[in-house]
Amino acid sequence: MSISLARSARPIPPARHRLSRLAPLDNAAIAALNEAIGRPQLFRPRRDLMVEGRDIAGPHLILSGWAARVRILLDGRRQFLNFLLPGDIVGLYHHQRPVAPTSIITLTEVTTCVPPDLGALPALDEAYAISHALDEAYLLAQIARLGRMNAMERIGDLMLELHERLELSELTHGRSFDLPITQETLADALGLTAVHVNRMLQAARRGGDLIWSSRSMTIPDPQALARKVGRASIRVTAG
Amino acid sequence: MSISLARSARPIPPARHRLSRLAPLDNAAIAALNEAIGRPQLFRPRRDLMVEGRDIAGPHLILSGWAARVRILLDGRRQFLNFLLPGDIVGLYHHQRPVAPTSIITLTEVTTCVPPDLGALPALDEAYAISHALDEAYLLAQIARLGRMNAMERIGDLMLELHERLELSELTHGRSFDLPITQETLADALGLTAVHVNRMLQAARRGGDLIWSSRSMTIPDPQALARKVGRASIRVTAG
DNA sequence: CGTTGGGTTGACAATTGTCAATGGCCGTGG
DNA sequence: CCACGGCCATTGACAATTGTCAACCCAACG
Repeated sequence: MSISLARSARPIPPARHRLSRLAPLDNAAIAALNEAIGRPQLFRPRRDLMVEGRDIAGPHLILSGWAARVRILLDGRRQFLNFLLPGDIVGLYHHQRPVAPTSIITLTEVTTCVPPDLGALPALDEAYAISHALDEAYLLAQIARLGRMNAMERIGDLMLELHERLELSELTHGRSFDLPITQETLADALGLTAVHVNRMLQAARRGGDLIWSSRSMTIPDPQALARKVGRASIRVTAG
Repeated sequence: MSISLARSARPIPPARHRLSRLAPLDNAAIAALNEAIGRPQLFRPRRDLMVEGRDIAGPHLILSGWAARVRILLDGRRQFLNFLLPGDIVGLYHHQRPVAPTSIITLTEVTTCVPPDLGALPALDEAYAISHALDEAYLLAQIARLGRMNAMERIGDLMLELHERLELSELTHGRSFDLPITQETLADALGLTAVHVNRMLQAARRGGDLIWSSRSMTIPDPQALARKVGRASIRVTAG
């Protein structure tokens, strides 16, 4: 086996995969990124990566695992604002003395690293900006989901979004992907109760729209499902 | 009357007021802003400021009137993602070839201007960054509203947010502010139907929480209402 | 083995939507 | 000046969706 083959056999980290898809990365950017990825931090499930209202201790680039931005109402009701997947970045801001607008909690085991500084490498800055714009687009999608879709549509739409996002970091297997969360967590993301999510997931399976078993979610016919929930894929740059 | 008094009598434009509250503006920034504000663009109600999926023609700084980001589902259901008020900025991005993530539509007569370029004046850049962070915080608040609050709470929470935001540009009168939109529009922002919004507004009036008549919304006791809906005010920078 | 966390189910309640009709207000045109 | 039309707010009766509560099952795990 030649050296180059050996090299290509070493898997590209999902986070690097994602960022290099958002903007072409030059060698300097890739080197900086690799160095950052080489110093990972590990978090157990249900740990805070950030706490709403506190100064942002440090930005995170998610390397593996799932996390979520969360908001908790006074009486304990919980709403997940969006999921954070490998390659996602949080806590990078252009302004002084930023305060975390929401808490971030790990849903699974999560590894993160400190992303290379903003303003150091133009190629990375561009990737950061696009990542941030995508982030915002997903928030907008979440609003439309919660405001105007019924339970069935919310679930389908979210699964399509997750599939689309995981594809960016090559974490899908065809029409399936790993969904390492509980129905309760899903309910908190969808603005529903766990009981109702459970019923709708069963209905979706009966209807052939979604199949979820042993942590693996399959979307038999993404196109059909997208049509059914009235969904357009999310783009943020031209071309 | 002295010159300085005459000067202070000339009203500061709401948009400038807001930006200078977000970050202290030096003379250069104020001059650039004044020049921009001096070239206003007028839009009639129900006109598109931006169309989802199209290249962003130009950024806008809202000078007067209300607009909204909107998303429309295939079957015509409509969800407002957030309101745009005087001093709000849209369409300023750090990345190349940005595409509008949502349409923006005027709700009333609106005047806008082209904000001074990103990267030209540090003080303004800081204001832009904070404005953008606030924008994002309001999106997050909207998600929690739609996902986990009932109709009554959504209305109260949104009114508190609007009051808070309008205060930044000095557009409130004590506990009241001008609410120049229809119940239908409100419903599209709250993920409800106009009929239900109507009923809840009446209930709110009976309960003494909100009084809306002839376009003027009054919150008799903001603190009590905030407690009732379990709301914290939104901050984005320390101190 | 007992315990625990998740998933599943059923009966019922609460919230919100739908449909259809009515009334007020206001600007336009005759 | 008055009639008309249009938009918006309001109301009532009813339906659909979603939540609540409580119980049960099962697999994983110490």
